[in-house]
Amino acid sequence: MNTTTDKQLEPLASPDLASSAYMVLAMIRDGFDTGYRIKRFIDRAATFFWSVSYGQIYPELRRLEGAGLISGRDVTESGRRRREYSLTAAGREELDRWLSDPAEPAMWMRNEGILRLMLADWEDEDVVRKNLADLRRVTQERLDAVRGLEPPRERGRRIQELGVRVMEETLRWCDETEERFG
Amino acid sequence: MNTTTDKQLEPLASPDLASSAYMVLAMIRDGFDTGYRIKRFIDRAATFFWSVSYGQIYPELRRLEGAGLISGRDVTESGRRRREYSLTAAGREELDRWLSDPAEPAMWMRNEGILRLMLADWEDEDVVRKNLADLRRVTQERLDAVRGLEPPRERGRRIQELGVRVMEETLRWCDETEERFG
DNA sequence: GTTCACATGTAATGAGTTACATGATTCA
DNA sequence: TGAATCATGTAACTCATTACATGTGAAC
Repeated sequence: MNTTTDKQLEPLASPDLASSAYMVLAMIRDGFDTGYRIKRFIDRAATFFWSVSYGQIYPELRRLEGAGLISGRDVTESGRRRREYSLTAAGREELDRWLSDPAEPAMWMRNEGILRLMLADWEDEDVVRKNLADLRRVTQERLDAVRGLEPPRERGRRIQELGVRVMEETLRWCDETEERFG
Repeated sequence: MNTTTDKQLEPLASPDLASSAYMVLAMIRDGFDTGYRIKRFIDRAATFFWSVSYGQIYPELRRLEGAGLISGRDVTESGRRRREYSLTAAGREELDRWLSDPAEPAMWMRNEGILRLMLADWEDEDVVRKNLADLRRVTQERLDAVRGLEPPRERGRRIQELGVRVMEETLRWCDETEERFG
């Protein structure tokens, strides 16, 4: 988004798939091979910049399979069924292409906690304090989730580090801001 | 979002209006009285945690007017027409109610820049460097936009401070991460 | 025996974007 | 005279959520 004019962004070089589809592709590449496992990983590791729901992920897996980018097979192990996917050559290619294409990265953030704080009447200390506490709590929960991971690769550790720092900074800000109401 | 179980969130205490509607209400309360002015302000001040498009804002203004929460009048000044809104008593009440209600603040972030970095193959230095540069650039642009503001109220300054710190932290992370590829 | 973790899926709905269309004024 | 700013608006679309539905196995 351009913040000073109405000029529109360049169109994406490849609007074929949504970015969530590429996320799924990469997760499968990395060994998170069922919908359940992908969601669990994203919820833990990417919670501060990405999210996904089952209502999105299962249809997406079927679509990607239909497009020949992944292939799935049903596995039944001790009574439990799951559908395991693996990346096809075409899927690998499409993922690599997207990762190196020149699209402007979309940053689409909605932090209702911060919004509420911005909209609140700061004369009303109770309201500010309450919303500050809510923002703090949710941020702390996510920080704990991210900290609880032990990412195997350098890549994962760097991303984890970014999340930890950003969320720690947010918590510090919450504490400082609350002190001013002391 | 609960990150370790599938437990669903508590339902919102008041699902009547979307949070963007409350944003609009508060902007009008604060004197940003046309769709254009609201968007411009949000693009500048809230860019790191909120965004809005005209396709959303103009229908929303009409809806809120229809619901009696704001009232609008056409103003023509030196040939240019605009529609100025003001908050009604009912609108003020609804806004205050929302700000003090006990809803879990939704944090719905999609930072495609970070996602790309997480998904990239870090053996491929060119791809990582390119995505790092993109993330850096977009973050820097937003930081500049936020820094360029001179918010009149303590409230605005605090929110600005949060944005500056979070984005500065992100930039530092980008630089450090890039250095490792030196 | 009940809760938690594992596991997959659909239908209805909604929020928000993108693309398009229009037009005046101001400033270089 | 052309670009930027001010200004409003709609239609088509897409992405993603929420709520619902179902079932197994393991642990307490």
